Order: sequence, then structure tokens, then C-alpha cells
Amino acid sequence: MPEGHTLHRLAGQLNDSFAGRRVRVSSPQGRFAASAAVLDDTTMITTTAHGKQLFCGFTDDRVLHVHLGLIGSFDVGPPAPVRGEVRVRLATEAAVADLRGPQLCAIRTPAEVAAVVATLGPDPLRADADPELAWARLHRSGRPVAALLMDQSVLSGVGNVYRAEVLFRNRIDPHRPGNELTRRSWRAIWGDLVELMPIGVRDGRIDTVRPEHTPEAMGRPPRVDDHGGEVYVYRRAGEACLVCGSRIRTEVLAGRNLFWCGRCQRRG
DNA sequence: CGAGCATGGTGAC
DNA sequence: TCACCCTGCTCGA
Repeated sequence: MPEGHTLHRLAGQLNDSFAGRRVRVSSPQGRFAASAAVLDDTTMITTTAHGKQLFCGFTDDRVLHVHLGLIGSFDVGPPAPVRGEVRVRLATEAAVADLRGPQLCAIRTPAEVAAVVATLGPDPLRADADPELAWARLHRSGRPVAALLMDQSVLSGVGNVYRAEVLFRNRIDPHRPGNELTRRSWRAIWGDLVELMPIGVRDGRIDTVRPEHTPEAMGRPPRVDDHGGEVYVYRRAGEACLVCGSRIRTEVLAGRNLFWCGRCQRRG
């Protein structure tokens, strides 16, 4: 589930259901019980996201800091019985939010939150983002651009799906070192993320395929994949590229499965 | 039933 | 670079 769009969407959902309200906070699973008791029956002020970090601000300067990691989920919905391993449950009379499998879940002070945010690169989903900060680091690095895009201290919120898709859409070779990337390419990448990621927030899935390459336009079956969206290369290894027809390639880069088209993606 | 996998990140070597 | 953490789901025995 979780790249930056998931967290920003979640911030919106949590605000809709809990901001300005007294919230019951519990830990059905027990692993967060002591901290849950501290927050219980206090008021959520507002929840924000920065990259993949989620910050739920409560009264008395207490911030619930959540990072979903690879397998975490935070499901907001109407009241329902607890199911599975629920680390934290937020609840009102009208809504429940269940946090499962987070990589990180802790109460922070505002100063601690600021320190975390200070380590993060600009987030394409935030209005205060300055892409020059990312460029400054990126164009001085010899690491492959596909690794740099995943580095949350370079820019934040991009994960394995967006990195593969944004590089494909801009025809950039994932292996190109950051210091060989043109400024023009970087501006194209950033602009594309600013365009694509809000769509992900709105729809709760990652769609990157342009109108001329959609299943309807190409007479191909819609993608059937648990990640949901229509994409060009992510998890399409061995399939025909939607643009040129050559086989989508895959390899492990920066510890994650990278997907790309060796014919379409030659730019630097 | 166990193994393997997943849109992430850390800490040890 | 690797092991490992968190959870749930799918697949094959």
C-alpha cells in the first residue's frame, strides 16, 4: 500500500473522522498499550503527512508518529469488531481507524517531529516543497537515479512504483548516475511527480498510464494486480512494453525490484 | 501448514 | 550487502 500518496490520503481521512474530536485510543494487540493510554480521550488537532511519515497531532503537544513500512496498513471506516493484529485503534462513536503492522509507531514531541522532517527531502505532495533541494543532492551523486529517487533524504514520498513509472514516463535510463542526469530531466521528473501523485491521493491507487495507452485505447484487458492501478512497467517483467513492444526488464536495484524498458528508456 | 512475497527502512558487518 | 522487523495473503505440498 504505502508510498507517499497513501499517507497523504490517510491524513485526509483521519482529519475527516477525528480532527477536532475526542478520540478513544487503544491497543487491542497490546504492544502500544501504555502509550495508547496517554493519548486516550484527548483531542486530535490535525494530522499531516510528510513523505511516508504520518503525524497525528493531539492536545498537549503529543504527536502520534506512524510509519507504515512495507506491510503496514491504517484502515479508516465505520465501527467494526477488531480483526487481526491491531496495534492502535482510534475510535469515536462514528468511526474507527485500525493500524496494523507499522514499522514505527510512537509518541513524539513537536521538536522530535521537526527533527524527523529535517532529515527528509522535498515531498512532491507538499506545497512547501523546494525541488532545488533534491536537485542539489541528486546531481552531485554518482548513484543511479533509480536509487536516488528512493532515498527519502533526497526527496520524500516516492517508492518503488512511482520510481519505476516516473522514469519510464520520462524515458530515463534508471541506471544513469545522478551526476549525469540533465537538469531538464530532473525538472521533468519532478513536474511529473507533482502531477501524478495527487491523482494517487485522490484515487487511492497508482495510475500512470496516459490516455492513449489505457486498456480501452489499446484493446487490452485491464490490469489485474492487487496494487490496483494501471502502470507501464511496475511488475510487468517479461510483458510487452505498452509503447514499443519490447520485453519489460527487471533487476534488483537499491535492494528493490526495478522494472524498466531497455528500449524506451535511454535518456539521461 | 510452511514458504514466499509485498508500494519500506534499519542496523550490523 | 545482508539479515531482520512488522502483518496478511497466496501458493504449493
